[in-house]
Amino acid sequence: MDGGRVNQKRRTRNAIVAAATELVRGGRAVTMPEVAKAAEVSEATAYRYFPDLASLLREAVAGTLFDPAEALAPLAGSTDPVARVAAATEHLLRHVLTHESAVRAMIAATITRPADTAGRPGLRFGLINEALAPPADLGDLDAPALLQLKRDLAVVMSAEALFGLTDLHRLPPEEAVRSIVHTAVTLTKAVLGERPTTGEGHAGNAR
Amino acid sequence: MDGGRVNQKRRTRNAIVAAATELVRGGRAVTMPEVAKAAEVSEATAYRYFPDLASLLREAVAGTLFDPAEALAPLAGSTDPVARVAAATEHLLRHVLTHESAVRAMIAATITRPADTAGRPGLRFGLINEALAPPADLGDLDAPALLQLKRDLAVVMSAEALFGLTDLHRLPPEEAVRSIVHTAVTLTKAVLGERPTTGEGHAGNAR
DNA sequence: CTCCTTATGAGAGTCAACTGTCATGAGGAA
DNA sequence: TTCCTCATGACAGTTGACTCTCATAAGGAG
Repeated sequence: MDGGRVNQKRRTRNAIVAAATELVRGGRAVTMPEVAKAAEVSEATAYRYFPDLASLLREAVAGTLFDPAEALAPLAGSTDPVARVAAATEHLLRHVLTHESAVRAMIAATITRPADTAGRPGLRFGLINEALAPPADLGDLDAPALLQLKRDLAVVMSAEALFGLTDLHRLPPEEAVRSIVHTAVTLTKAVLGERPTTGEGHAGNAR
Repeated sequence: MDGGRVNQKRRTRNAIVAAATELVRGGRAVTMPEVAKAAEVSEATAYRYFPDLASLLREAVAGTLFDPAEALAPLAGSTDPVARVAAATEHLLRHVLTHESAVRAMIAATITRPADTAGRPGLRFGLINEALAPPADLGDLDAPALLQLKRDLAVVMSAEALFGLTDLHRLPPEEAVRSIVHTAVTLTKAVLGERPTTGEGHAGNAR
């Protein structure tokens, strides 16, 4: 597995990931042939390092990833779960927006093969857990209720939710982000027993 | 457009849709070549009637579709928005579950080309509107709040949400459906000003 | 029963995701 | 420096989504 020629392999791998990252950053559609060409590697080799496009994209996007804790740094001191969830949601959605084409490609490559989807969730889970972890004051919320809240948020804090609003409902990106943040806030408040905001936007820390 | 040879065209079209429906019902992966073969039509002809696989699948799935009103028939008299939303959500999710492979194919074919996604939402919108329409007693909910609720639900009442929980969170289908119905209920209650259920399942009309 | 429109079929072509084979040459060990 | 292994490249192949072209024949109009 890691016997000889380690350096060579690491170099090759890095070149592939770097090329993919580059293309992803460019926002253009990313394909294996393109990545291989950009990395000056044969397509076959690319497939030797990554079983499929999705796993390559996953790693490339993960590279430009933020650390959940770091993402919530501005609210490090805040114990308000609602504010934390709002921030985490917005952060996640904007991250998706900046890597839109790559994320779409990942979903496309993943949706038809639910089997090997392992690994993809990381981002989502990390953020949700971070938002509802330690500093946050969850009151007397019991375990099952917390688990349910996390599932509620998992559905809402997602690229799929974002694309659903922009593609199907034809909402402009900003509007979609606002709407989803609002939804996440509503859910969090509801579970924590507070009264939801009825009309306009939420707390208002948006950007 | 509809000049000559109308019968022939209708027959051909029907054959294609019928074949697609048949395959969809079979639950297997549906491809253009397969549909064409099953319909005893050339692939080229299939593409003449449907610009892409997605639109064909859309129509095939729509064929086995339920009428929103009919879906909520059991609750025709009920004015409780929460119960109506719960029923609509469960109905939608089970429908997706029975056409899983076709729905996955539609999403895959649609996600990378947000441009021509027109037409797909129908189902979702119809159900949401039906659940929150006339018979339902929404209290003094104002227009903007209602619009937001619909967007909240649009994110939750979706195939994407379902697959997110089953694929990424690895929840068994039944559990995922239960969770999403719960989320939809929580949102509805929250917006209507009620207190959410904390721990276990919802009303209990599941199944 | 003609004749002309036009729906179809057949087939080639493109592109991308993969898979597999085989020969070569670069790295590392001795 | 030599030698052997194994990463890599070059290629061929498969499948599915589409696109295009061209010849044929089925339908309907007269």
